Amino acid sequence: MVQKDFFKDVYEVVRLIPEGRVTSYGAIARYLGATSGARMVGYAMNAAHSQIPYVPAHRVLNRNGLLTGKHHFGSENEMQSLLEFEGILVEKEQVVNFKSLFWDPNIELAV
DNA sequence: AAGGTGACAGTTT
DNA sequence: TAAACTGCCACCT
Repeated sequence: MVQKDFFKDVYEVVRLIPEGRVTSYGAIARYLGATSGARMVGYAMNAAHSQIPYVPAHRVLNRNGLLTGKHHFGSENEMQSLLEFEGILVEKEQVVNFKSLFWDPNIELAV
């Protein structure tokens, strides 16, 4: 399945996210060439929990910096706790200073 | 087999 | 400026 490679690549990129940094689904999708596949990235995250290598899905947020996927974690607080543990402040389901913490694979991993 | 859903994003009103 | 609509593509019922 080709999609699986896509999923695997998504996980790989997510694991490359440094601690204390966050990124968006769209950024990953674009990095993989699936500009319009942001939703696919989110869907891929759905299976992230089944991945053997830990996938810091909590570092992946939407374009607005909102913890949209918190509900998919064990507990809604879990995602926020993980982020705060890494030094990322979360307020009202949104990452504080998201713009500065934003980690764009297209830039960081580019060339 | 067909229709609906969704861890998003960009554009338009 | 904020809210709403549409586009996208894979998965589920």
